[in-house]
Amino acid sequence: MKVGSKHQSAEMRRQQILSAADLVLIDVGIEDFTIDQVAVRANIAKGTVYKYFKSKDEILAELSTKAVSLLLQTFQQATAKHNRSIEKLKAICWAAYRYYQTHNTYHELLAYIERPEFDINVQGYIKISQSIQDFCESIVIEGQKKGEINPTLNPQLLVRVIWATNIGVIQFVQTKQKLIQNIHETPMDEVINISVQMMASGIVNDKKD
Amino acid sequence: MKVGSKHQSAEMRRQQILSAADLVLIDVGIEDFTIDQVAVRANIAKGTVYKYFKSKDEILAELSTKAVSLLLQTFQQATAKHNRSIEKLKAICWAAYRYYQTHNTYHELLAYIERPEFDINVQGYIKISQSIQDFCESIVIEGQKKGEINPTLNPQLLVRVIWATNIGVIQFVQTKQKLIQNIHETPMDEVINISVQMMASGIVNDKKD
Amino acid sequence: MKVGSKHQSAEMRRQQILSAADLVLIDVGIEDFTIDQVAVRANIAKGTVYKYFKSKDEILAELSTKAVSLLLQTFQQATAKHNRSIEKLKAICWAAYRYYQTHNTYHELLAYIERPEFDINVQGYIKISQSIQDFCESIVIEGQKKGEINPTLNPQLLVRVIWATNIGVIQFVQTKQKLIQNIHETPMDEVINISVQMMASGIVNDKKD
Amino acid sequence: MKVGSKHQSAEMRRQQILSAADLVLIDVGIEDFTIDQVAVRANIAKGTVYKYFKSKDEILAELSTKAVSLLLQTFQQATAKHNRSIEKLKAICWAAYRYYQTHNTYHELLAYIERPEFDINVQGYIKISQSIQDFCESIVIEGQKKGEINPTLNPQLLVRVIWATNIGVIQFVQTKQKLIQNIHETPMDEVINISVQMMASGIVNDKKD
DNA sequence: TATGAATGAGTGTTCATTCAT
DNA sequence: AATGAATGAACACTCATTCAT
Repeated sequence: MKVGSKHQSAEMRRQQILSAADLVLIDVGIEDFTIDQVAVRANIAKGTVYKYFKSKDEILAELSTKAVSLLLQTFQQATAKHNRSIEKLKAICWAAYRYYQTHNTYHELLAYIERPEFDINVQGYIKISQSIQDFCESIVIEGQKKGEINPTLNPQLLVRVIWATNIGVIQFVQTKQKLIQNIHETPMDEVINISVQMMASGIVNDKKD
Repeated sequence: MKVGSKHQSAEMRRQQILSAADLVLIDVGIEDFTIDQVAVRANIAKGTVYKYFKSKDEILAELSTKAVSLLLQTFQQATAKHNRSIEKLKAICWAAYRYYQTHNTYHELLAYIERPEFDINVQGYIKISQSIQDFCESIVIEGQKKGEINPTLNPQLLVRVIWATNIGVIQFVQTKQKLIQNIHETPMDEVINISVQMMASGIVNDKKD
Repeated sequence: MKVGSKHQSAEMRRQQILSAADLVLIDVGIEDFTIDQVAVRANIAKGTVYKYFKSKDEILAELSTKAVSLLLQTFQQATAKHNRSIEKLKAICWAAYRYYQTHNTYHELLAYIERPEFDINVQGYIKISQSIQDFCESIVIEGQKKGEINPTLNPQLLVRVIWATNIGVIQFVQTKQKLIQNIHETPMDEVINISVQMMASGIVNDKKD
Repeated sequence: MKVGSKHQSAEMRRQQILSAADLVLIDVGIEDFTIDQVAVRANIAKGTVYKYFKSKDEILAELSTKAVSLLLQTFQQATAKHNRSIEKLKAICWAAYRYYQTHNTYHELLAYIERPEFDINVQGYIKISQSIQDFCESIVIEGQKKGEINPTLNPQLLVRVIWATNIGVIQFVQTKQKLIQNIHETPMDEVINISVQMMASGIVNDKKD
């Protein structure tokens, strides 16, 4: 029988459970994520979890919203230090890299909740995802206005490509590390670096007036 | 009691099981992949499966080797028609895109076996992956020799970046389609196209002598 | 924290809980009857329920007492309009039919508490059931005195038979409706009617002096 | 780990499980009927149960089919010894009484599978139920032809009334025994007897030609 | 006295793996 | 070698009951 720690505020309990869920996700990944483990890590009974969340999937949905919120925040902070749009975009790529180094199971989480079978409402997640897209687009548009970025490129499309490219590289770096032979001879930061440089050189406005 | 196909050579049995497993994977995906279904499709008893494979994960590991082998093959065919190195690399990117469109459950498979918890030896998979890397590297090196590709780039690193970028874009296209708002306004082939162009322009040797 | 209705007398609280339980039972049936819902409907805390009732089953037991009390009341009203004993008995049968049409979850309740595993004391229920039996018996005895009912019949036994027959027919009508083929060709009221007629003709005193 | 008793025929295992389920049902009733208990009683693992039955409800459906089959059989045997239709009907009533004395939880079972939420196919059960109805109707029709039964009565309706009446009386006798005060002063067989007599006198053809 | 957060045993169901035949 | 019946741990989720406040 568990004792103590009663009479926390409901919101704190939710956060406590969410934190435990976060740890479990990091530990074992989505595939082996179980409510039992969440309860154990939160040091509460399994039933208690269900007092605060309707289902396992609801926890996961909420976790994903937190994840992308944090990512957006990270992007905002990372870009604040820069003035030039291209530098801002570079900073975003590096921020994403560092973010997923710390929170690498979030990839699985996002893939999980984006599956068609997942029927929990993920409006929160979608909304923040859209905010990230908008945030990046606004940087591109600003850069085009200031003549820093090639104005013939479609901002929306461009952001999608940058985003996809960057995520792809990050995932590659993370998952292939243990598999590819001679991997230690490949400095992973350098892979990111090249990728970022490539992106930058691909979008720069080389027709200065 | 099953009849017929008894007393095949051990290797043939393995292949028979693997083929069945492949069909099951294509049919139902990783999540619902079960040994029961493999046995049914292979028309053998479940116990027999375990005579040839230690575990479900071992089957999956071997399947992944088949998957990357097929990918390598696809790359070889796709590049055969081209002479210029950059065109070959472009062809590889498009071939990968088409490959994953046709075999999209292989993404799941690869993600599954690449998870840290997956403790089966995947030397076969790693070896072929390495072959793919080598194959791509040889194209880059050849291109540098012929003056088509910027010679200052490290071939190994470059291939990793191209590969990562490409896979990332493909995954993005496949998984994000259903979620992101306004996605139908984004022509997915165009995302790939931009990505490929970017890659090409990033590596071309613009300092012709 | 709930406010208002505090510091009621213990008896009032019991009734308040019982009323809530009644509503829950009518709403969702025995199968889905939960203490949670009772507490919500009573607008009190779940723990409070347990201050007034030892267990869920005790609530159900008391509810059954209320149920049969209402049934007795219904019988008393239904018979008041009639003078002849046989008409009174007929009226009782029809009243029971209508009662269970309106309160059909009470059938489930009674079945539940009458199960052998049910180990709560149901003296209240038994007592009212006995009152119903007595009430019916008195009608029979009166009818025999007035020469309307065959005097050779044992009143207690007769009432049991009438009662059982009637309940049986009602249950049949209620539960079989959805299953039995051609059921729509069987007018259910007619089944009740025949049963009532049979009963009446079986007990009438046809040896008038 | 359980051992032994392998390699029974599949049909025998099904029957073994069904028998165990039958015992569990008799022991604890529908409400507390669990697969765990079935497995324990059958002395097999829980998973084994699911090799032979898709779900708990499928077991229950099959049990119900067995139950009504046995009932039909009982009726056929009970009527064989009699020539006169009314005697046959009486015999059916008594047979039902004896049947439910032995298998008294079948009432719950039948009520359970007849609930609208029950979505397993119960065609087997419905078919046998219909056979019972047909069997009884044919006796009535034959009796009317031979002039033993009042020919103005609708056979289908009449059978329903007899059936409902009889089941009602039986249920009453079974469930009320432990509740009703002075019940031991009421010979239960006598209740059945009166009921049967009433039925018989209600349908006899008293206008002999 | 009243609260309601917390509990945890218990449900039906799945499936990788074992092992007697 | 091949079988496939049997296993049982694991899972998500429920709810009557308890007890610190």
